[in-house]
Amino acid sequence: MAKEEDVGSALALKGNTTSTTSTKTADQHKQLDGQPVSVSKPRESSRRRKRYSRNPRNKPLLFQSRPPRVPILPPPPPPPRVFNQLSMRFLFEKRLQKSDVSPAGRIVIHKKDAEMYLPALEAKDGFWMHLDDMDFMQVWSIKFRYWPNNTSRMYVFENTRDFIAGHGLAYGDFIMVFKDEETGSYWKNYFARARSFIMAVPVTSMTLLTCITLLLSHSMTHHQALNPSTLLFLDEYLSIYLYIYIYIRREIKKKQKKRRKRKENYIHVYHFPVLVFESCYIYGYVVCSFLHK
DNA sequence: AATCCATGCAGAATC
DNA sequence: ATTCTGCATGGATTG
Repeated sequence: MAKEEDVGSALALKGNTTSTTSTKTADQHKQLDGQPVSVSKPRESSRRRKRYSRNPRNKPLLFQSRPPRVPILPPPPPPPRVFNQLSMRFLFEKRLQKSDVSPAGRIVIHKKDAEMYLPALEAKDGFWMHLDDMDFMQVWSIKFRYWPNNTSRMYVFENTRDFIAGHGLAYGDFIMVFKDEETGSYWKNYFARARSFIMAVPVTSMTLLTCITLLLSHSMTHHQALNPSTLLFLDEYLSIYLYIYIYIRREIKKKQKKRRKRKENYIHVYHFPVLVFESCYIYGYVVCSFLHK
């Protein structure tokens, strides 16, 4: 088993959820890069493209003036709302890349997530969303739009600078989007939450074992299927839950894929290993409806 | 091979 | 000169 760290170090993190997000040291970023926590393997940000001038053959033969710029002027947001945590449904998360936290103030949303969980866009200009912050009494006005890209689309959140700065987010942190299943409809019931990657760093076998024990014994999980939202709300006590959730999800997805190939019936309880570090596994179980979003 | 997406880049707008 | 905006590019990933 890997070296074990006391649970107290993880617990100590919870008090720092706001203060630690604003500044990150070089060492913290170094740790971040070495962690296997991200849902999918992040692209190497170090790759550089050769500088070159654009191919003049791409330019139109006739002069075409660009359409006039449309300034980003968000409509006034509604006041922050009190929301019921239990009716929140986790939609998707994005691990922030360097370009996502750059001064450009836009976050690329993965196409699959955008098309599955956000309203369909008729026009590329999209529309303004008012995302209630789940941790602060704040509403963020973010424009959800797309850019034509070859024959496809690239979805982006624009005007995210305040959100990024407000949460002190940096490369490797996460933005999560939720939807309130009970109230409102269309774009009026989306919520956002930011999480700093720094929370995930000190996860060790003992802290993770404690977390899973707590999770499985938690009153909410006795009668309901474990679902991501539940985990995310528990994370107010221990922010490591989010990352357990990521591990669990990865593991289950892998198994589902294998089962589909073998055309087996859907199984209702999984036993799965949660990979902590290379040499350390912890076992737990989860009900399959966990994945039903 | 096709698609995705991180980010580079040019031109327009603004300071 | 700097910032903003929309799109293009090409390495990484997926089928």
